[in-house]
Amino acid sequence: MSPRVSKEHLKQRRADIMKAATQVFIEQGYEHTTMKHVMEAANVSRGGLYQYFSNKEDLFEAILEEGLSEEAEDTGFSLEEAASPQWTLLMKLMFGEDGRPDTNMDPLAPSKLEFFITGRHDERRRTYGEKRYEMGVNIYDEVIKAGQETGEFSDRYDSGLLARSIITFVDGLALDHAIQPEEKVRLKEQSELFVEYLKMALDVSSSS
Amino acid sequence: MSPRVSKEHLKQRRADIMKAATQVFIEQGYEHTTMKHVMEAANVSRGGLYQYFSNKEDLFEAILEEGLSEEAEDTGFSLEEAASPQWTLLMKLMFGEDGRPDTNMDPLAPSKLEFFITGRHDERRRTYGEKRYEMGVNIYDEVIKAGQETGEFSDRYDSGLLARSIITFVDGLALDHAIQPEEKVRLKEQSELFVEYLKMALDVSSSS
DNA sequence: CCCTAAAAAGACACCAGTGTCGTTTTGGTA
DNA sequence: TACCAAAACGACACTGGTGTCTTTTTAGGG
Repeated sequence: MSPRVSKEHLKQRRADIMKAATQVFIEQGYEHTTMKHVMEAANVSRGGLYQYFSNKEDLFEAILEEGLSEEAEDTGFSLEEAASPQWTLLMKLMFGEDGRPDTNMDPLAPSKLEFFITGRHDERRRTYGEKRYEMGVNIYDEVIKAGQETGEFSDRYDSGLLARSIITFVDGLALDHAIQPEEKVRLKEQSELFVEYLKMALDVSSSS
Repeated sequence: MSPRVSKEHLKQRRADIMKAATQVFIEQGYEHTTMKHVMEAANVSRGGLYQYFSNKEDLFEAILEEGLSEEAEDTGFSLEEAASPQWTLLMKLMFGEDGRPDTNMDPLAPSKLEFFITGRHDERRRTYGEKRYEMGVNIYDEVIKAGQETGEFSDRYDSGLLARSIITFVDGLALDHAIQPEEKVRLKEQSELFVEYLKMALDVSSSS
């Protein structure tokens, strides 16, 4: 009736496994990592690992969810700065806290792409992917819509369409960067150009 | 010393297998198709199949190469119409013969993405992917450069960077479309918007 | 019409990865 | 200190896919 170890300990172990697994996924990609790889990286036995995650998909989804909630925290934080212009918010959403293009990309991004592309024929995975896509669109959509309502942005273009364009661009960049070395893709320059584009589409004259 | 069947027959058989395989790859994706699937679709035995292709990777690359040379033919054809403005050429390159956005995508595109993403840690595959990326960049680069030289396009932006942006956009669209249903991605509208973007970047006032 | 070399067939051995299950260890509790 | 439920372990059986190898078939040349 009494648990043999504390809830804390379980949480911790689970977190440790996920951390180790994340590293493996980053290094090997989703398809090529095996539970054995994870076992070794996390210093846990087969049985031990399966106690926490029933398979690779389950494990990866846990990592995805974790990333999502972390992101949500950051975003929530950003959104509270209602004082700042929507443009600043938009830039922070796209490029992180410093709000301008750089060459950093989510190291797990390639594996995420793998996960959703190779799983596109699986009902569960597909639905999940669509849900995430929609969430992404919504976040950008809301910021753009807000800007358009205050008159900070032009409403010449549909906010949903612009939101989708941002996602497309980000996905395309992640994809190319997953395969090509950075200097061939020119991440930063491309991002800057895309920002130019957004400025045009939203009629933002903006400084810097 | 004399071959048992004609060269033609061999070519034909090989072509048949590739055609059947293409269909399987479209339906199942790269990672999930097995040689067995192909055997069944092509009505050929295990031994027979391996006579023509030494493994799945070999088979898929053959299909890729074939697609590339077909494309090259089309492109070559387009480029000969030197009379037409570079803008028209650019649109044809992006959207095919009719030169304007539609909802058609290469049905093999998702498998191609899979192939290169999951193979990104394999030396051979990576190199091959880079080569193809470069070819893609070059095609667009040349058209844009030509247009800039004749003064048809503004040379405000680097042609290589614009070429890369086009690839990024196309890749992003292919990726999203591989995972999302068409109506969520809004392929056509996004493409039209992107064309606006290009017009801005190249200073093309153009009719349509 | 037979002969033969190449093409097609499919049985086979092998491997890598999976998830389960019986056993052992562990640490809080009484 | 002894107990015991849960946690951790790792051997195991199973599966699905691969590439090879031997055998059978086939079609063109003599």
